[in-house]
Amino acid sequence: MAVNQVAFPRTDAHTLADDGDALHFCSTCAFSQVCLAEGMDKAALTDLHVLVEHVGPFHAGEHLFREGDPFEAIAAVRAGTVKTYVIDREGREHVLGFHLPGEIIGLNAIDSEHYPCNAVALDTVMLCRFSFPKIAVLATRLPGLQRQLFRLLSRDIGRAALLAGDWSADQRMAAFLVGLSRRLAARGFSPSRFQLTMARTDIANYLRLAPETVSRVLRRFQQDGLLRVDRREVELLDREAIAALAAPVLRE
Amino acid sequence: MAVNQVAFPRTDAHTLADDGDALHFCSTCAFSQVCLAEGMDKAALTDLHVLVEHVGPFHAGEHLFREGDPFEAIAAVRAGTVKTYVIDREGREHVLGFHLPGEIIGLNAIDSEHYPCNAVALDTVMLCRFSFPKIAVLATRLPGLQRQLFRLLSRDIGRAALLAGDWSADQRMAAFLVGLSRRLAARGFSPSRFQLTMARTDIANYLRLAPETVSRVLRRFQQDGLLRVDRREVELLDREAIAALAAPVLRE
DNA sequence: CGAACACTTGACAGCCCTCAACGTGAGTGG
DNA sequence: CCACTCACGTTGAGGGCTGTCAAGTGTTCG
Repeated sequence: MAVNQVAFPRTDAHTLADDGDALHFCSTCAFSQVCLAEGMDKAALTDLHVLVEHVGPFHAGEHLFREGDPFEAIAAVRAGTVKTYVIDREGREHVLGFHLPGEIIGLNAIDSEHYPCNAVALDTVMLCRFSFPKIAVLATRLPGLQRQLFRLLSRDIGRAALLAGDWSADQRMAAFLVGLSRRLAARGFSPSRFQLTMARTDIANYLRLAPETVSRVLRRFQQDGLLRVDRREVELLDREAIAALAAPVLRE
Repeated sequence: MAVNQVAFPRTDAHTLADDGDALHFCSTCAFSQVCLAEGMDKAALTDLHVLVEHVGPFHAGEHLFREGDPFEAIAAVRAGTVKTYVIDREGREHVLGFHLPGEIIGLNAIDSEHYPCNAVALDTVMLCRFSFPKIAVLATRLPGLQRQLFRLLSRDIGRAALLAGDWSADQRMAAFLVGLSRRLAARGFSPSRFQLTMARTDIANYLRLAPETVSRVLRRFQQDGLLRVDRREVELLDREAIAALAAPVLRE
């Protein structure tokens, strides 16, 4: 692998934020807000930490779970990128989402008790796994935890509805880039320069476009000076303009 | 000119399932499963019933809440149909969903503490309202209730992802009709003959199609003998064929 | 009865998908 | 070190689905 060192000095950084330990959560984890809740019972908080099971590493292409597997745990991405997807009967792949460090996977499995999709590592992935039955029990004692779980679930409902609109290819791509940029920035990485961990085909299947369209839109964005793209490396040159394109999609 | 009464005897029935009382939930309500949980604490169950606030009726066109309103309660539809939607900055309406009796609205508001969308009654609507802070507290004492809330939230994530695919107009319309048919059937109404409570424009905005396309697809379905449609009245003649069209969308 | 609205129908165009070919880089084996 | 292979990505040509525009019909309501 060790390539691209010239144009873009490789930063494994953007695949791993700060790391937690036995007593502290990773600060970027979606669960970290639980720790900030006031009046948190020390003993209960320890219980939550004990519940965490660090798993991995998974290597690129390895599956974390597959559609139909019995659901037992949700997981926070600690490092790397996870792609969730389904395959329809015609063999077409539909990408449901990309999950960066600090984000939660498995929330859509709670209802059916089986994972409704596949999850695959796009690069080297580390997870913090939480047994769902156990965390649910704990949530009855920790209102702050229950509240956080409700919020995480509620947030995903709205997120899923965003890309459902009938937006143009340009708008979709812009929204994708802006979303990625912001999520990376929220975790301490550069919002203007980052590496795409997913293939063009993955982006296309996520945005419901043809791979060729993804290619063409990126080329046009580059011609218009909005960004610079070299293989998987992206530098956003005019975030204002890109955000303006994405605005209607993101409801801003 | 009171017409159509002949071809389709009017049934207000499909807007109201069985009605609950102070001690029993409506059997079709999404919360009814809570009652079936084993080992349910009688006193706690009563607490849940006390928490219910019957509100309404709302008349067609009346808003239940608007985008930005402070979020305080989720609600189960007891009678009628509710449309949730947002207006983008260009003035275009995006319909997020239609909610039939027994279904829950407001779950996507938990995260932001403000309703992220508008909700309007399409006909005469009755609601069972549950204060969210109160029901969350109660859920810490009723594991079955907490579990049901988690499941309802999780289910909506998957539901939102369904129509996000790049399906044809025929597939979208078929999936819409099949979904409506099944949801009505689950509540005791005819799965093959029902009344559309929403305008063509609403269906179009929900399916991300032009109203003209909705019209054309319905006409073609009728020509092909799949269904019979007369204004807002629909009779599904070949549910097999329609379901086959909808299958890839519904992942079957 | 008139007006507003919902819905339908037709003509046309545009966006994006499909199909096809080519270019490029990474890994492999000689 | 080089040729080969394969996956990924890019680029071009053409066509189909569906949106847009426009006009017409039917219904409801004042």
